[in-house]
Amino acid sequence: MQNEVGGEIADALGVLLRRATRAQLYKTLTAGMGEALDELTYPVLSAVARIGPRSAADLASEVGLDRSGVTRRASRLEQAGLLRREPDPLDRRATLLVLTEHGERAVDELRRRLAAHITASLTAWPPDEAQAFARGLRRFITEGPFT
Amino acid sequence: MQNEVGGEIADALGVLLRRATRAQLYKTLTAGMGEALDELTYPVLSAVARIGPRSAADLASEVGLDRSGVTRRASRLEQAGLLRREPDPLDRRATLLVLTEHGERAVDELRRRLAAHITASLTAWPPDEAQAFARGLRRFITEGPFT
DNA sequence: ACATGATGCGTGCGCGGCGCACGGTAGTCT
DNA sequence: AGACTACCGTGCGCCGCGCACGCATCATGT
Repeated sequence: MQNEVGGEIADALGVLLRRATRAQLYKTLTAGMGEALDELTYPVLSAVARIGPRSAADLASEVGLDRSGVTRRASRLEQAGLLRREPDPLDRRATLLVLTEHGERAVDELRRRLAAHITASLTAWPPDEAQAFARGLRRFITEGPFT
Repeated sequence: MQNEVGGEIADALGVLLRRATRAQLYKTLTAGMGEALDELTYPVLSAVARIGPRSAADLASEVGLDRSGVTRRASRLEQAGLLRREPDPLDRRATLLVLTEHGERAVDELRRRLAAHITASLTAWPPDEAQAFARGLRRFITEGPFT
């Protein structure tokens, strides 16, 4: 029955969501990268790196948060020199959040560490199966239940 | 390069984790199932349903939380009649968290709704691809980076 | 038997992040 | 020009979390 696939995904996602929010992993992975970069601020930084400079309001929907939350997280990143606020040339009310040079290096480095950490646990997987999983995951993001 | 697979998974997981924590979905899915069952308490209930009666301490590692957090969430579920505390016959210090009849029905119903919601967004997927994704996800849980 | 340390639970406390609402500023439209 | 809308940042109250404490129970050694 096709519906049971949805049930399996629901169960697995439930476990995954809970386990992945344990802050310990970020604690170790961000060693020596400054205090501002943690499991709360990284999604903001990563989103800017992924979709480019945006306003806090636009990022809010992206990271599933209120505008105020994005603003505060961005302020911490700004104070650490990873992010800078830049007035939108098209709309002087808006302020765009832009990665600094330092921020780009930081997000690259942390992404590399995350990738290495994930890859290390996938050594037993056949490469084509791992790629199929990654492809399925990406598709699940774009056209799955969380759009 | 194999490492890029890890990077893709890292990115997709980052997005997924952020989007899935939006409480709106649970708000709609738990309609008419009582106030106690929400995105905070369901992981506890689901874990008990999955691995059977356990102490709060054991569940803590399962849901990635402190023992006190599990205790509080369990108290809400207990007050709603979905869960009951039962003295461990082997160790009278410990109290096991056990699903009530009502709790079993609730977790079944919510799981069914979640599965239906996920399945509905997978209609465009070829069935074998969806099954492969579910299988990969389960494997990713058991032997992935979050063990 | 009994004292002692270890382990279990539940709870009070302080911290911190979140959403909401407000004021201030800048666009927009008539 | 003036009214109306849209956007940002911030103060406020709420709530969940982890930590640490007290109490109860088990395990162990004398």
